[in-house]
Amino acid sequence: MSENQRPVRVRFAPSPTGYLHVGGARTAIYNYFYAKAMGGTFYLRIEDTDRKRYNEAALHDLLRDLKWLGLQWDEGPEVGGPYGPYFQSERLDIYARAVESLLEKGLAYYCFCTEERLEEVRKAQEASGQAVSGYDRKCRDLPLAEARARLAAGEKAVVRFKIPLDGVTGFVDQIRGSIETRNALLDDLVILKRDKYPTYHLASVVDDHAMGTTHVLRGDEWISSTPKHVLLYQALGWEPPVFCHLPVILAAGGGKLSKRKGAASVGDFRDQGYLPETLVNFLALLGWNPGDDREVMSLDEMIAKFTLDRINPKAAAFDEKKLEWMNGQHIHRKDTAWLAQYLRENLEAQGVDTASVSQEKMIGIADLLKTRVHFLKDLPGMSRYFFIAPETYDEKARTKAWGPGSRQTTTAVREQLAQLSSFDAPSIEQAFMSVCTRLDAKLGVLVHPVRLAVSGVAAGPGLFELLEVIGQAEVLRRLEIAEPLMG
RNA sequence: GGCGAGUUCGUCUAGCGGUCCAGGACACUGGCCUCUCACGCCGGUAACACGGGUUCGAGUCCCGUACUCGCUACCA
Repeated sequence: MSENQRPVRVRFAPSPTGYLHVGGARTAIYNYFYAKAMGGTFYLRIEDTDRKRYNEAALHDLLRDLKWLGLQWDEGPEVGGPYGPYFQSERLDIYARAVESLLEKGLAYYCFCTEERLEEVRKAQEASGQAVSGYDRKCRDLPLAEARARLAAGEKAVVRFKIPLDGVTGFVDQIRGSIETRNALLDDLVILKRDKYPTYHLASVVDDHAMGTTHVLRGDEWISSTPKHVLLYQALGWEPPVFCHLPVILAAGGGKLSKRKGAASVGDFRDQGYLPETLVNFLALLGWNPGDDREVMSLDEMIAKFTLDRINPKAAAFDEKKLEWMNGQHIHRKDTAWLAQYLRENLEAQGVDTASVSQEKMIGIADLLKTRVHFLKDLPGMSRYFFIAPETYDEKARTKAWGPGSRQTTTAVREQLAQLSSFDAPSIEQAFMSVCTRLDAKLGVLVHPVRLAVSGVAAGPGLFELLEVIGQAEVLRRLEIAEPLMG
């Protein structure tokens, strides 16, 4: 069966009941990648058929988070499209028609069993240790006319799908191969609930067909029900899409990912300071690899290499250490002007007035610091001393760097620096060197006290570059302030 | 319980019968660079769940066992 002539249409179909989980995010990522890689369409469909669990805020956050990740959908909420509506709650008549046709063909039936009775049946089966559990099909052979009469009389019913009593149903999963199940093991599933809303099984099958879906990439919790879906496609006379079930994402020690174990939702990671490109890159690599050793990649680079057959069927644990490393890598690759802009905006919150600071200086700072942070939000605090003279000097560094003689060498350096007509890193280095020879001292002896005096801390970018960015007058001023403190 | 899926270094993974005494990345660690901290570079420790087959040959194929996860809802 090679009907891959049809343009690829894939979807992300979340249920707006909670926050966008990283597992869901990765499902969205793979769908998005596949659509883009194949020149197809990525649409967003909201599966809001569970009225009890529906959550307006969750829907809002979901759309926000997908956009933040950069996974803009081609069709769906807010943007519309030719296959709408994209909310299942607005497609009830479409499901009703499908149900009606199944009913007419005798492939589905009304079931009047109460939840209490179903519960009893379940209990009885458990007690007898029966192999096959599930609905006992009491209403399966109820004549349609009789059922309709009872409905007309005011009785309530659900609609169940008639699973063939024997035979085998299978499908080919794109990443796992052939999967088969004996029909006898399958339950006559409910397809239309008492409240006239469809269940997931019916709604997803009807919509995936109606919306022209060519490939279904979804979580592997659906593997067990896929044969039921295949049977539904057959009953409705439709060609099933290609299925591809994605493995779950586990917490670091194994087990479910949760807020308690750190973070679980896209929002959590955003709040922690991760870049969207980091999260997409990392999540994509959790269960997929590009076929070479590349790891740090942009969205476009990943799309260019994305294929379904390189998805791994194995569940993967989420390693935050690697995520953090990767975030540093992405910050490193960020455009310096962009980082400078970020700095400017976030420095205000630190009480630093950046209005008078030149763009050139901002870029210089961003350039010096970008290999030194794993999180963007650490940048403003780390750059503080470029704008404001240190109010305190790191205590530990002080005892180490400011020893006997520090004052003398620092003064010598200051006097040398004061004579510079051009205050750039190479000239500054030369100045230091000449003091070194004159005093017969090693460079480190001069550098450490000066660094602490100027920045207040022991670690940071190369001192010459740092001094250049701070500027001659300010450097001299800071040195003068610190010298008396050196003892 | 039944059914299904999965199982390579601590973690993410490469591997699609011989080129694997198993390769890359994170973490850990030794070193280089160097004015410090990062970055970068060079090196090290560390894995084919177990047991049977098939084969001249198995991490790679088959069958069991174990473990993990999922489904077994008028939730998705």
